Amino acid sequence: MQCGCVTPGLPALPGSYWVPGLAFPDWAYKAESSPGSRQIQLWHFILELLQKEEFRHVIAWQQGEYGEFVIKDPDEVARLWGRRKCKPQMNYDKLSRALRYYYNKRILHKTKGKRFTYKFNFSKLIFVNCPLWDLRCPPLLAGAVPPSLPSQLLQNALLSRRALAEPLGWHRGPRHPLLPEAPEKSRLSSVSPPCMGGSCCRLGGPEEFPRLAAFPCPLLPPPLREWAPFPILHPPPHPTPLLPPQLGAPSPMELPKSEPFPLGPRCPPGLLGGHAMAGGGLMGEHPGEDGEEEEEEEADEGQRGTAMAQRVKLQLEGREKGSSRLSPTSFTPSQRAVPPQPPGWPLQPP
DNA sequence: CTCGGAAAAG
DNA sequence: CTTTTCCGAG
Repeated sequence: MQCGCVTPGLPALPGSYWVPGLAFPDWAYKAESSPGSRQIQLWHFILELLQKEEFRHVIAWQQGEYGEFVIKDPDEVARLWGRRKCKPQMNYDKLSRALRYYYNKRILHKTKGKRFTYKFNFSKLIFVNCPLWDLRCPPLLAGAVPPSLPSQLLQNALLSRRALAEPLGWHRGPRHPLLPEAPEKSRLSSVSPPCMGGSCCRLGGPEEFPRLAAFPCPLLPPPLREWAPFPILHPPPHPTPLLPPQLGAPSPMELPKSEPFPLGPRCPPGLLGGHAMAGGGLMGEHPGEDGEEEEEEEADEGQRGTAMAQRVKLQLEGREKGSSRLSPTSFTPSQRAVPPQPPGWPLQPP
């Protein structure tokens, strides 16, 4: 809007929330602490691109790894980004620098050995975007989710959200518990208050869900056993539109230090993929323009998760700096089944 | 290519 | 604060 640099075919946000073809709710774009409306962030943009089929030749999810994507055409991605930000001089060198800044923030990390390949740390993103302190997010939609977003994540998300929902009121102060601490160099971006006017928060009425949804707001906590088997989502009629469901990918995880996916239950094959939507909708059919598609979904959930909730709470309160290193929000790609008894939380007790 | 430091911009 | 820009180093 301001600079007119946007061009058709480019994912640009129309205003405030919903993006054509995009499955992220507005809160996803509002991201972290943004008092006002902030400019789109690079990782959001990347996500947008990943979401659209039109850009598949430029950037796409890498199969086999959760959240891993490959920039097939660096120059093009840079061009698109430059366009979005009105920075004609943008190039991959610069864009990649920006991407590198995400390493410390733990939003992204590099897949070593693979060129132009990076991996999202969804757990982090989710937190960043969807402060679940009190909201309920709709289930996700396919497409926006990487090939195999752990379904468990979703489930967790659903529950956890609830579970965590009552904690203290976040104050305007940013940063909440649950986030691991980043290196001192750069702290995380902090969580912001729940989406206050967001579309995702609040669930109540039927017409609550505006449109959206793609990103779950998971929090992936502890392993849950009860619903381990994910009953919640039902398999959709078709596989995900953009991303093939695939799971089971072995993951080497090369995380040196504290990496994002420490542990977590995984979900069995079968459901996953992250599709939960019902509309069967596929998006991505447009030639390069926008259109308006909407997806709906309904999420349900929430019923169990009591004990857990407490735990979560505790965790919330208890975690702080002393504790540590692990982020409660991580999940491991490797496990696919949930153990009967969950190991403890990733956090350590005081 | 990839990694970060540094400085600067908005 | 995040990103842009520039840049030396591996």
